Amino acid sequence: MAITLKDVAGAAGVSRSTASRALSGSLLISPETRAAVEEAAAKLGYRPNRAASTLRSRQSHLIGLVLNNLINASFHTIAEVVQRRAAVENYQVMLCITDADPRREESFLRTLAAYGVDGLIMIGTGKNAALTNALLAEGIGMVSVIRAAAESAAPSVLAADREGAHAATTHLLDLGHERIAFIGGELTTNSGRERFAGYEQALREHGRQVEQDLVERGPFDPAFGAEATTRLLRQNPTALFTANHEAVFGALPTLVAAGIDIPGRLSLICYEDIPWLRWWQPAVTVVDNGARELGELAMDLLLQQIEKRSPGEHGTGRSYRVGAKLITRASCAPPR
Amino acid sequence: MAITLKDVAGAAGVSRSTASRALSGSLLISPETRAAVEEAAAKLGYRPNRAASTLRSRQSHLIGLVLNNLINASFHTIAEVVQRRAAVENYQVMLCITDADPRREESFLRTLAAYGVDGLIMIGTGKNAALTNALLAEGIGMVSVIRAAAESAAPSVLAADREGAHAATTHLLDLGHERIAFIGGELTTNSGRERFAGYEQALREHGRQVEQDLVERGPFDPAFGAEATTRLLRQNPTALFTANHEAVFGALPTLVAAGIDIPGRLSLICYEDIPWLRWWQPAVTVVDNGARELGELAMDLLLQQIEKRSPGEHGTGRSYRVGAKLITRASCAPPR
DNA sequence: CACGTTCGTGGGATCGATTGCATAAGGTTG
DNA sequence: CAACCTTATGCAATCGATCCCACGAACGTG
Repeated sequence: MAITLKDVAGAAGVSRSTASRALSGSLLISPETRAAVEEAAAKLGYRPNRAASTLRSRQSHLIGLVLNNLINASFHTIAEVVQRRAAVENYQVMLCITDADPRREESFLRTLAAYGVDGLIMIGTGKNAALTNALLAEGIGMVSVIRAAAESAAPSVLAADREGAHAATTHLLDLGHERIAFIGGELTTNSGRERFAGYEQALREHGRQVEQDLVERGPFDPAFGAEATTRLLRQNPTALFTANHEAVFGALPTLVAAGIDIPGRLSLICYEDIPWLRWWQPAVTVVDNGARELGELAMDLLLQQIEKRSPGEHGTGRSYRVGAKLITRASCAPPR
Repeated sequence: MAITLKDVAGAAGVSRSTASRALSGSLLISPETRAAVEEAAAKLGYRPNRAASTLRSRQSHLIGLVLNNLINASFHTIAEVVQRRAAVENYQVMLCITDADPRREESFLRTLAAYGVDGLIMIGTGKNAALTNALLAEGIGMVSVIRAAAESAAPSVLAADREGAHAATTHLLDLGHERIAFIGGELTTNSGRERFAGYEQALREHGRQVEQDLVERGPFDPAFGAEATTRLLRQNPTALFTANHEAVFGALPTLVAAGIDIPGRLSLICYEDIPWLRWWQPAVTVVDNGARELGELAMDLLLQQIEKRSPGEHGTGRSYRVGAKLITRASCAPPR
């Protein structure tokens, strides 16, 4: 039915082997033969059959992308970056959405292996370390992003949550704030723990301690953000640092409804640089966790593994950090 | 290296053909043999080689998803829905981001065909109709979403932009508004044209006409939204309908900065139900373009094509509309 | 000029699962 | 019991690209 390499070879008057070599850019081909084959391929509209190529060469030029969802801004940003970079490097991306369910994740991992992916980028649950290590041993490249299981042998690219929270808190302290309220995630989550640690550390470095009345921790959920903000406002903070991304959706409207002047009465910093916060009135100072760079670096590491570009440079199991950046806008000022 | 069907067959004491049939659920297999093969496969940790299977059977169980980007809420919502549905049906999704560039789109289409995708879902540029029709003719399933080229033979699933804008405008008119400002996209875009048509039609049905001073059209971009809002406020509208999604990011902060009471002095409706608008203060009435349903319906149609579930029911080239829903919240009230 | 070397090409096996055809075993029926 | 059908299984070809091996030609070089 479709045009195969055999047809191209026939049209160019060469053997299949020669045609294959001509199209794959082998050096052992005379320029004239190559030109003839390329012309024939173009004229016939030849499209190589990836399944056949994968079967024989054991290279699929596919990479798997495993993540929780695409609604979260960090996740879809990473997905975009990964896909774009993959396309440039002539790889295709198989998208897998796990909802952070280890069983779904396991199923995807097996399927991806069945498709012969050359590598995979995982925002993983950390619950399938045995399987991921087995896949690594089979020669499948792998990079963990944002979350990394200690038992995993894959290199990881992590966000600098602690540093980001530290920078935000320090910024507020340097402005002279003493009562800095904090809304974060539960300590059972990685980011919840790390961001709180950064907050705490910054306070300690300024000779202060965490006041429990100024700290709210809860689910990643706007409703919690609204309640937490209401409670915190009673403690008369001069600054608020919302380190729980989803809670921001609840916190901001609550501040507006309460008629709080920002930054006059309250300075505000949020985590994650999403478009809304830039366009809010006043524009909100944020900590950018560097989703784009996380994606870029992950792809760099993966391509290095797959194509063995610089085998020794990045050891297996190494852990990289992408710096968080404080983006100062109009929502912070010295306390009155 | 890896475990192949041959190994499974050997372990179960049957031939490769039998093993294949047992695992693929053929009926011509005795229950005992099937059990033996399945046990052997499980014990050995057999993982079928999809490349080999695709090559021989011409079924890849892959579908391509071609879209502009993942930042836009409608797009990443559709991507999520499509992937989830695909996973349930045992298909994998290859993600392709085009930035609405026809050349990139063409390249992806060829690549997807090379991988032997069973079907594809396109939020397309409309500039590659010849190629997409050729792929359709080759037996690749296809559904256009949101945008459909007239020359394309693929069925399409479109958003009801006109109806959505009509519903929003009618809602404002029914509340008694007479000066309803409109911010939309350029008339060269499909959604820009359709939404304006809905606005115009609703006005006409209420015996009114479009007043050019109350209409702003421009790029999908927050900066434009801010300028447009500033200009429109000088016309003393009692309601504002922002039908240009990206412009909303600029329009809302401008309203806040101007100290406009919503809905006291100005009623507000925005297009697209993104989380922020639900949590804004006051919660914003929106038109939901039904991204989830667009994705669901597209997958239904695609799977029907691929698996010929009900061959005649959905004719090729047919066009479906997903209804837009007005979600009323707190941002609209009768004019003073 | 005989011999080694390099370069370009072709032949044919191969990757692993599927599938049309052949066949054997068991069951039914006139 | 012979003829026939059904059911379960095996054999071997096949999908299309890749790549090892071998071969011939061209080209020095001692």
